[in-house]
Amino acid sequence: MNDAPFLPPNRYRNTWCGKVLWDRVGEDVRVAGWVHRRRDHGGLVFIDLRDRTGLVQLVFNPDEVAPEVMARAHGLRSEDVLSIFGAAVKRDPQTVNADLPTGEFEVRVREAELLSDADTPPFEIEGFSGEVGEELRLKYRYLDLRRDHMRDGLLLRHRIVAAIREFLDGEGFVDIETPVLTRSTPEGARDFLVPSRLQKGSFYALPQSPQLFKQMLMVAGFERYYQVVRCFRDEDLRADRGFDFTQLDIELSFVELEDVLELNERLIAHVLGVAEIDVPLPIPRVSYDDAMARYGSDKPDTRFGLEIHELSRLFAGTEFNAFRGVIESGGVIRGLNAGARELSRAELDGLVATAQELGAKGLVWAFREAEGWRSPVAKFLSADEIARASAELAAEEGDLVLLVADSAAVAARVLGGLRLQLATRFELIPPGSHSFCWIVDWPLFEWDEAERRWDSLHHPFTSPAGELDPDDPGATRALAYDLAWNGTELGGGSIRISDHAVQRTVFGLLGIAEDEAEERFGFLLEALRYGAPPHGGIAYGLDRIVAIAHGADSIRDVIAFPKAASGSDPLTGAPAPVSEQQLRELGISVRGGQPTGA
RNA sequence: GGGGGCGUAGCUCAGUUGGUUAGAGCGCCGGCCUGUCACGCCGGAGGCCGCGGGUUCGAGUCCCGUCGCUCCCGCCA
Repeated sequence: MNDAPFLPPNRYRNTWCGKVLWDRVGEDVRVAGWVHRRRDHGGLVFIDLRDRTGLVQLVFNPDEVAPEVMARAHGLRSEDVLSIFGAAVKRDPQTVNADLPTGEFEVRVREAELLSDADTPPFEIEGFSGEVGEELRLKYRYLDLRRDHMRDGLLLRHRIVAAIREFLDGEGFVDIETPVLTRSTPEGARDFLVPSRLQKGSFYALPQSPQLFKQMLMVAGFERYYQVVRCFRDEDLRADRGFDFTQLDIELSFVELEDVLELNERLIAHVLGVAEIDVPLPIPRVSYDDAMARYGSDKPDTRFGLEIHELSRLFAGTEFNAFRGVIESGGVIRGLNAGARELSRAELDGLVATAQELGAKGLVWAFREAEGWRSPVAKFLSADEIARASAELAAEEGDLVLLVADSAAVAARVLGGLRLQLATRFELIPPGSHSFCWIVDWPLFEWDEAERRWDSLHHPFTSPAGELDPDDPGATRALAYDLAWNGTELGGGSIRISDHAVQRTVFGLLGIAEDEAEERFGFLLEALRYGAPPHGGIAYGLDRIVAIAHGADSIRDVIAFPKAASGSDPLTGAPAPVSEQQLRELGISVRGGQPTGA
């Protein structure tokens, strides 16, 4: 984890703490670092000295060092910074510490220099009594980052980025930077805005992604572009989402969908190799419709079964009013087999509550018995319906089956959510297992009921697969793809529209008026007229890749200085008020102490 | 915007039906200790129980409000 390069010797040190191994035995060494732990025996003093590479034990022995050095040793405290000179030796066999990589060795100190006298840290760097509160960790992030898990996460991140660059460089990709101060792009999220001082009342937007720039780089003829790039979205934060996040952005020219997927499979396998995660190729593909039907999610976690089954046809003529009403109004009956489970009534009620929180009107549960089902609704169902549903769900005696009757979208969301909850509850996910899948054949548009219009599922530059049918936009498929890893969306992309006429048609279907399209991204439409090669690409959430590879619960654990979930930064105090003079210079007027519009 | 959880010592937490002086582990300070490695032993300091109000003879505990943190839904292709 801590591969370290050669360290040029200097006044402070000539080797790393974690590298005091066989090749140093018998030599005099100089090491420097932080006091990780001290064990002061009154006579002998042991210090575990820590640097980026690990720990090494120092021994201060009054028989071997001057009294003033011993006095200094007794005064050492946690996190003091030291440089010491001494002999690297092999420990006596009975004093070896098998838990430490350098545990067969130690440094017998002869000279010690205290480089920095540290205050007592507000929390223990290596605690044993539970996780420290995240706000405190963020406020003292430079101390938090001294902890193994945090340090190793950032070191892994570095090696993952290095592997990305190594791979893409070898494939002929060019790293090109795009602007951070730009204009609002149509990515759908809320923009972060930066007021313009020179043009008062106008604003730059921070990029939600370099989407338009990378397409123009294809028009420019760079053919293969990538960038590890910061992007910004002003939406509520989550464990896997921050205001600013890092994207691996890739775009290629003269490619079809297969070319993009093939390259990306090799990329992911290469990159995750540094985390010793095996990615069997080719990565399986599932269509969007299948993913929604079988897993109730567009980023299915395929590490376990519990697949969802379609039961609508089977209940087509049912006498059960709740089911019949849903079917008659165009809804579906779907279910899953949770297997043989012992569940209390309270736990069953909990599942029903979960289903309702996810939007279901109700949840039917049933235990398969030798004869029929034990279920609150069993008396409304015919023996034939129960038998056929049991067969479809492969329910054996004792199995718990869960049924939802609702619109297709709600049924998918509810059963998809229950599926994940059951997997956690019954520990169905093998520890250390990984699953990858591409989600393909996405709809190009989805109907936005609130806005009463069609909306892009990805973004408006995604190429349709084949001809666009203006009379039935919902039926059109997109040349788009997402990569899911253990139920998390790692990244997504598409083949882009490289024909400006098609692009105008799509804008039309989206209800974006011609003049509005011209105003917002006329520059892209114009670029497409000057010789745009067929092109496509992908963007990955780098923070997510590193977080999952590192086994971290949150992307914040693999970002050096993240915002808290509240959007603030306890370390710097951002966001913070600014002076009235700053606001005046930006043309933002201040009334009642609150900035108002220009 | 909505829902759940949390807020007690520097840190992580306990605190019973409301009842004397609010506890533990770790850390910190002092003393002892020459092979420990989460060293050990002895002693000690350290509290606006998030904040404000209310109920009560009495509130860490009950009620109302408020602030902060966190997880989820909405939102984020």
